[in-house]
Amino acid sequence: MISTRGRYALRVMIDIAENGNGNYIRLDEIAMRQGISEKYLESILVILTRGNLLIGLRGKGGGYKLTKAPEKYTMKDILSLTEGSLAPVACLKDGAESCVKKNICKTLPVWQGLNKVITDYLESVTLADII
Amino acid sequence: MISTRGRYALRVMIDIAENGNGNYIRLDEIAMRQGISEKYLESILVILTRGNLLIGLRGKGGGYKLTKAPEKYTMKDILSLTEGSLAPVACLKDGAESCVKKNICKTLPVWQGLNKVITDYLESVTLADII
DNA sequence: TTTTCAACCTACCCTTTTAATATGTTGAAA
DNA sequence: TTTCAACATATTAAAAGGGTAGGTTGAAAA
Repeated sequence: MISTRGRYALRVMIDIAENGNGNYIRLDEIAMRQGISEKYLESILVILTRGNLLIGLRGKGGGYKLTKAPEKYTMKDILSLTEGSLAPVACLKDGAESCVKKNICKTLPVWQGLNKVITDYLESVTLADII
Repeated sequence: MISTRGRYALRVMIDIAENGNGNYIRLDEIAMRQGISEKYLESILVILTRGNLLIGLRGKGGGYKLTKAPEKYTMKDILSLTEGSLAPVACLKDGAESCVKKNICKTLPVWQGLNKVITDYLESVTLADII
C-alpha cells in the first residue's frame, strides 16, 4: 500500500512538471493547487530535494523546479525515494542482511516474482507519460 | 508491503498442504515447525478459517485442514484475505466510495496499472506451484 | 456419560509508523 | 539591507502492526 507521502510526491512532481516551465515554483502555490497542508508538503519536498529529483532555491523568487526532463523520471524513482522501498517483504529491500533460510524458503520465489512485476511496471512509466 | 500476517498465513498454508495429507493438523504443531507464537498464529488461523480457506475441528483429534486441493488456492486468495486488500491505494479497494476526482486524476491510471500487474501475478501462482 | 483436548472468542497492551502542526533559522535575490 | 521562501528541528495525535492472556465451546475418545 502506497502512503500519502508517495501519493502526494507524485502529485507534486506532476504539478511542477505541468506548471513550472523551467521556472522555480513556490511551495505554497503547489499546496494550494493540490489542496495539501503546506507544512506536511514541506517534509515531502525535503525528501525529493535531498534525492535530487528537485532543486530548491530560497529567498525572493525562490521555489522548486525539476532537475531533468519529465521523461527522465520513472514512477519507481519517485515512489521508491519517498516510500523508502517498494519491496513487498523486508528481505528483498536493498541493503537487507542475507536471510539464513533463503535456500530453503518456499515463499521467497513468490516475493521475488511479485517484486519483479512491480518494479518492471513502475520503471516502464515516466512522468512525461502521465502529464 | 506485505505484513507478517500475510506472510505467516502463506507459510501456514504451505505447512498444512505439505504435512496434512488430508488429516487435521494441530495449531501448536504448525507453530513449532514454523517458529511462530501460538497465540499470534491463532489469530491468523481464525481469518483463514472464516474465509473458508481452512476448516477447523475442535476437541480431541482436532486441528485444521485444507478445504480444497492446493492447486485451487492462488496467492491472491490467501494474501487478499489476510491483508484485507492488495490495492496500492485506498480508492481502488473494492467497496471504496467513488472518488469525485476520478475523471481528472492523473495518478489514477498509474495505480490501476500497478494494481493490475500485482493482481495478475498473484492470481497466476497457486499453492501447488510452490510446494 | 464424562473427561479430554484443541479450536474458538474477547479483551488488552505495547511499539512503531503515519500524518500533521508549530516555531525558528538560513541564505539568495531584489 | 530588507524581503522572502526554502530549510531545520521538535512535538503530537491517531492509527496500524504485532503480540499476549485467560476463559469458553464443542467434538471425540475413554
